[in-house]
Amino acid sequence: MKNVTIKDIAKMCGVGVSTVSRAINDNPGISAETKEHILDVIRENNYVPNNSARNLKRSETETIAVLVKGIGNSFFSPMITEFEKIIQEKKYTFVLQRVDENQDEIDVAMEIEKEKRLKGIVFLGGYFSHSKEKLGKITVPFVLSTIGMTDSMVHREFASVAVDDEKESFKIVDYLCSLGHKKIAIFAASPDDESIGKLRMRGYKKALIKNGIEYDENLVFELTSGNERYSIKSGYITAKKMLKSNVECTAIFAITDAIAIGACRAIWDENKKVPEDYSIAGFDGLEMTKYYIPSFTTIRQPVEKMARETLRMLFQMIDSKKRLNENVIFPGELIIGESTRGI
Amino acid sequence: MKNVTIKDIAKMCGVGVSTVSRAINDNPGISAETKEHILDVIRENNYVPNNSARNLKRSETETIAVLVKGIGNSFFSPMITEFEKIIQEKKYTFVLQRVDENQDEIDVAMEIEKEKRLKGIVFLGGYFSHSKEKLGKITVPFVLSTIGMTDSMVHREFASVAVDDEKESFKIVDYLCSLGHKKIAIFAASPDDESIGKLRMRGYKKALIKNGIEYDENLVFELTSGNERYSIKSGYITAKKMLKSNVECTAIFAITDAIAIGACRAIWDENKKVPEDYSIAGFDGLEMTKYYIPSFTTIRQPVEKMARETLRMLFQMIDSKKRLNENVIFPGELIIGESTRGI
DNA sequence: TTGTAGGCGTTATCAA
DNA sequence: TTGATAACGCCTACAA
Repeated sequence: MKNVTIKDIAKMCGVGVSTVSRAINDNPGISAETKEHILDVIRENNYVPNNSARNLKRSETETIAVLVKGIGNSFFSPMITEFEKIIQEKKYTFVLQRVDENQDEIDVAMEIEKEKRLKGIVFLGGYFSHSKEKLGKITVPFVLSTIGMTDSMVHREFASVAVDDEKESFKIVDYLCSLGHKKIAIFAASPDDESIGKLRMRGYKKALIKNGIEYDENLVFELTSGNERYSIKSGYITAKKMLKSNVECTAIFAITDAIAIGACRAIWDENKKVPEDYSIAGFDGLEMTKYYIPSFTTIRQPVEKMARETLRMLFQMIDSKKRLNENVIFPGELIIGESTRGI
Repeated sequence: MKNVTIKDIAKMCGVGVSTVSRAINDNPGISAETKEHILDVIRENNYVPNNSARNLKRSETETIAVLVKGIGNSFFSPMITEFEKIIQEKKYTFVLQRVDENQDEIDVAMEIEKEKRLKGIVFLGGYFSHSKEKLGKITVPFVLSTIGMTDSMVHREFASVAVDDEKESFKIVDYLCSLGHKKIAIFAASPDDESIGKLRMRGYKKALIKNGIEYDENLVFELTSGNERYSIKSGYITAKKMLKSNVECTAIFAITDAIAIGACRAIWDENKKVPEDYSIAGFDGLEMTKYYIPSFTTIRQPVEKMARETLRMLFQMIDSKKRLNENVIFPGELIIGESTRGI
């Protein structure tokens, strides 16, 4: 069965293609009568306009794409929901585009930008290590949202929204210190990890210094490598490793909530308790952390607010047709849960 | 800055467009020399072929789309991961397409089918209540995966993969009975919910009957309505409601793991314990349920296997160019966790 | 080995 | 109010 096209419909209705086009797109200059007839025929024949052809022809469409690296990450879920809501309110079309772990997000962006005639792009998550030059190849407005950036790669000339990973992890480790903990382990990414892993590690170190605690390499536990390094399982494995090592410590800073959850379970499985034997602090503020038993002490990233701000900036750029180079930093919220205690 | 097209590149290189096309697509019939030169020029000018134009021209592409309703649902994450892996192994392109809560998945399918010249479609999740007629409008092979279907809507003429929701929930409720529970509450969707909610409720009733327990409406707690009805929060709220109601019961069947988690926390917050005061059973087998404290008794759906089978069927249809009307039902695995106990 | 030209399915312009 | 027709950017016979 051949795909039915606008031409077929035109023929069947005994009209020209442009008339059919008018009917489809609610364009003026067509009598109600013919329009209705055409629409009927369209329905009968299951005609669906081909978007590729449309996009090809149209010079601009009101659509915004959100590119996500690691779409399974539940941290992004509420952000995506918020993005969708706002974009739809603005009568724009929302396109969610997954980016493969081994794909370059900028390449994907350039492709989809042309394909869909985008008005704007949001880069969500991932660890941006792209040169300004490469980012500059993107011709529509875009915002980097929730993307960990070390100073060396802060993109002052590009719009971005994030929390200060270093400062926030400083905050939570400092909190652990204030509870009297001196031996604080950290579950962190490998040293060559150029992203949030690095930043959160830095905050950890700074907090130790501020509290007069010496940095001890034996308290640094490296997560499993690979894409799953920030997962629950990774936390579980790492905690087991720690427990086997017999290193003495009273608190653990897991650089991600998921890791914290895995760690908590591992500790439980070894007949130890949180927070009695180990205090655990996470990072991100996943919804889950409120419901876990014990609930977690963590840094909650204001995801909805961040999503809103991301789009505010993006739409401002779209409307004003000007580049923006704001780097908006949101404060994280220290949530005190049941997973930590004073000693 | 005008978008650079294949023509521009051709002009810049002093060659024809077909030569450029050959260079881009690794087509034969082009000297290594010119090819290299062209590729250089392309790189210098950030030329990216327009996919809309490509799709328009191509009559077929090796791509498969997975349509997901409720993409935030972590139940789908491992399935999607598996889909991606297999599709890439087959050298196909994988497209993940979100379907809005208020969007009709078949409409979306028909659009994207034309737009991308798909080879096949996977419908993932959601609650299919579409007429055979409407499904028949889709012209490429497709498989319904993990889609709850009551008998009235079993699509015998379409390929599908799922667990038997009714049977599996029977299994787990029967297990609760075998532990000695007589008063088993269920946290279920509203009675008009035409999907897994209904099916899992049926299994619950059957298990009661088998065990000579009378069905008691007072033990049925309706979840919050709306899209979030199967969420953690919904479980939390419903459990609170139950606890306030002072209804007597010793076990709870939450029709979803997420609901079970919320319920567990609510019980904890009311100074009761799981499983001492209430046994709780979930459904789905989310990764989380292994790490929660207590770990959950649940029905694990073999998500990876189901994903593989889904694609096996799909590729078989693609390769043989024949419709398939297998309805493959996978058994769920009763996982016995710490959230239930005998009385 | 390379170039020209036609067409993929739309939309938009211009006449009628 | 309508209908031809020229793009949109690319691929692919077919010709050279």
